[in-house]
Amino acid sequence: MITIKEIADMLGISTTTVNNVIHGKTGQVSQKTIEKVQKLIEEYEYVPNMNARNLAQNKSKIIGFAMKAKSDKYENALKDTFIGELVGAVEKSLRISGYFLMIYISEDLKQIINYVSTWNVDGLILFGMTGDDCILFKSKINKPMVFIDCYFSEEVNEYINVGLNDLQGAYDITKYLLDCGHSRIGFVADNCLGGDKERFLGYKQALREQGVTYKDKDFFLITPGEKELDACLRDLLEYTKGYTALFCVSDTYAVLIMNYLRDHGKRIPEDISIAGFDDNAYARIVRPSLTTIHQDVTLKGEIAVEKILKLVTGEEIEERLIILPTKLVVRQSVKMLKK
Amino acid sequence: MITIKEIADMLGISTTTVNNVIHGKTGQVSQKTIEKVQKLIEEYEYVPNMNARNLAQNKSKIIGFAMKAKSDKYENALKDTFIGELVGAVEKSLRISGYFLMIYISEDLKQIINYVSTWNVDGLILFGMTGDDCILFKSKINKPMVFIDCYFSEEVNEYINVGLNDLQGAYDITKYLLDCGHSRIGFVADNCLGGDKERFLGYKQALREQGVTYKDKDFFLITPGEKELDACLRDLLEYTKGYTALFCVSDTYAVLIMNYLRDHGKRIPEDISIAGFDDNAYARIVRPSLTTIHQDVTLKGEIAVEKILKLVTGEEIEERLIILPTKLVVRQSVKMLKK
DNA sequence: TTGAAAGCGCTAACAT
DNA sequence: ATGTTAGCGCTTTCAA
Repeated sequence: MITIKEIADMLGISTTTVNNVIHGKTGQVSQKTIEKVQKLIEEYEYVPNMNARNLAQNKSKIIGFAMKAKSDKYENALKDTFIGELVGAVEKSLRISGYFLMIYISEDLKQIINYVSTWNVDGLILFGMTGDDCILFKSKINKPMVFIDCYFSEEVNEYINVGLNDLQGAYDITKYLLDCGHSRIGFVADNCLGGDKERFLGYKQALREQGVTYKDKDFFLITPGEKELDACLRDLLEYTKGYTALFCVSDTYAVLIMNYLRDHGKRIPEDISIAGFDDNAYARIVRPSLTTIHQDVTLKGEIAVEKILKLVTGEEIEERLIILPTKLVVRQSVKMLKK
Repeated sequence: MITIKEIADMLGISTTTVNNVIHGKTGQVSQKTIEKVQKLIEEYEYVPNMNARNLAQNKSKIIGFAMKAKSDKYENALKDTFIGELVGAVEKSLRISGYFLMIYISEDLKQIINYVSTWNVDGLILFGMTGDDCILFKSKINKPMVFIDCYFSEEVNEYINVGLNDLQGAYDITKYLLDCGHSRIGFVADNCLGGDKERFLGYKQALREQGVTYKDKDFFLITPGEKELDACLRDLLEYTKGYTALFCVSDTYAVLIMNYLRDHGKRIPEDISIAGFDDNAYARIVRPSLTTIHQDVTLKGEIAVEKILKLVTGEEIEERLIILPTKLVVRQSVKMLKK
C-alpha cells in the first residue's frame, strides 16, 4: 500500500500537492503535476488510510448502528426479519452516500457507549432503546444521533426519532375486525410498553368508539422463551373459545398462534379470525395469508440515514419526530361475520 | 474525551507509564502510580481512540464481512433470512472475541477490494463469490481471509472455505422422495452453478442409483425477478402434471411454489409433493410444513469467525476446507406413495 | 520504575 | 503553483 509521502517523494514534490490532487483541489496545481500524480495513483492503486485520515480530521465516515437487545429475546438479532430488513436498508443507504456502517449490539448500554467513543463515529442510529436509555445516551454522548422506534414519555424536542403510527394502525385493524362483525376480540402481546402499548391503546380506542366494552381478560399475555411458550399456547387454545377474533401485536405472534391453533384442530378463519401487525415476510407466506397492518421498514431505515447524514453535515432538520403511516392489508385470515 | 497525554500531564508522568497501566503491563510500574492512573481513567472515563491506535499499530480489530451481491437479486441483502442469520452469527461471535464487524456489500469486486484496503481490516470473511472472484481477491489482497460457500474448480490448498455438503444433502432428500415411492421428481433451480450445481448432482446421483433415468426436461428452470416470475409459475403449474414430486433447490423457492400451486387448486402433498433445501425460517411456518434438508447457518458463521481469528492471530489452521453436514428433516409436504 | 522521542499516514494552516 | 511543518492520539524502542 503506497502512501502520499511515497508518491510525493517519487515525484520530488510535496505531500500537500499530492494531497491536493487527491482531493480534487486542483485549482492551484499545474496540469502537468496533476497528471503525474494521477498516473502514480492509478499505477500503484493508492488508497487512503482511513485511520490516518480520521485521526487527522477527527471524524470517521462511520455511522454506528447500535442496538440494545436482550440476549434471551435476540439470540441472533439479525435473524429477525424486521431487524434484518432495517439494517439492510441502513447499510445500503449509507453505502450509497459514501459512509460506512458499523454494527454494535449489546444488552449493556455502557458497552454501547464505550464502543461509540472508541471508534469516534460521525453519527449514530439507535434502535431498541427505552425512553430512559435514550435520555441517558444523549447525556453521555455528544454526537449526532437518531433513534428508531423509541417512545418518549414526553415530546422532547431535541430528539430525532423515526417512529410509526402504532396507535392508528392498531385502531384501523381493530375497526376492521369490528366492521367484519367481530365483537369479542382478544388482544395478544408479550408486554405493554412502547409500541405495544400504543397498539393496545389503538385497539381499545376502536372498541370504545364502537361501543364494545373492554375487559381485562381480553388482554392475553403471551410469554416468549422456549420453556413457557408451550404452556402458554395451550392456555390460549382454551382462551380462544370466548373469542371470534384475535388481534396479535405482531405478525410473528400472529403466525405462531395461527399455526398452533391450526395444528390443534381450529380452522382459520372459520373458527377464529387472526389479525397481525407489521406485515413481515411471514404474513404473505402463511396460509391463510395474514390480514395485518403494513409498515415500511425499509423506508424507516432510509429516513433514519437521511436524518443522520443531515445532522452530520450540519444541515437543518425540519421534522424531528417522524411518524410513519401504516396501512391495512386485508388478506385471508379474518372472516366476515356479517355483510 | 480524555487522552493518554492529558492523563500523563495531570499526574506529571509520562505517556509510556500511562499506556503501560492501560495495557496491564504493570510489572514495572509502582503500585502507587497504577492506582493514580486507574483512578483518573475511571473518573474521566478514558476510552482509547481506535484510529490512533490502529495507525500506530497498523492493525484495526476490524473484521470485514464483504459480500458480492447482484443488486437485482439482493435489493436488500440482509432481508434475506439466510444472510441475516449468517451476518448475525458473525457479528455475535466477533463481538464476543472483542473484534468489530464492518459490512460491505457491492456487486463490484473492485469496490470491495478498495474498501478493504481503506480500512486496513485485520481479516476478511467473504461471501457470495465465484471461484474466479476468490482467486482474484486473493491475488489482490494480502490479508487473512476465509470464504463462505465458495465453490472452487479444483481443491486449492491455500484457500479456507466454510462450505456445505450440498451433494450429500440433495442426495439424501432425493433418496427420501424415491423411498416414498416417487419416481417422477422434478428439480427446480434458477441456475446450475456453485451450490446449486452440487445439489443437482446429488439429485441425479440418487436417481441413478435407484435406476430412475434423468431427462433434461426434469430440470425446471425458474426465473426470479418480478416480471418473469409470474409467467414462469404459470408454466410450472402445467409442468407439474408430469410429476408426483418437486425437489426445489432452496426453501425460498419451495415455499413460493408450494403456495402458488396451493392457491391454484393443487393440494400439497396429495396432488404433488414438495421438498426444499436449507430449512430456513419459512420451512416450519408454512403449511403443510416443509420437508427439507437442514443446514446450520449460525454454525457456518461461527466457524468462519473462528477460522479468521485463528488466521489473524497466527495460529495454525488444521482444516482448511470445512464441509458442514446436512440433515434430512421430514415434515408434511411429501406424501408417502407406498409403504 | 519511569521518561523521551520518533513515527504511523494524513491534513491544513502558513509560508514562499 | 508548490513546500514546510506541526499535529491528530497512541505505541514502542531505547535510554535513564
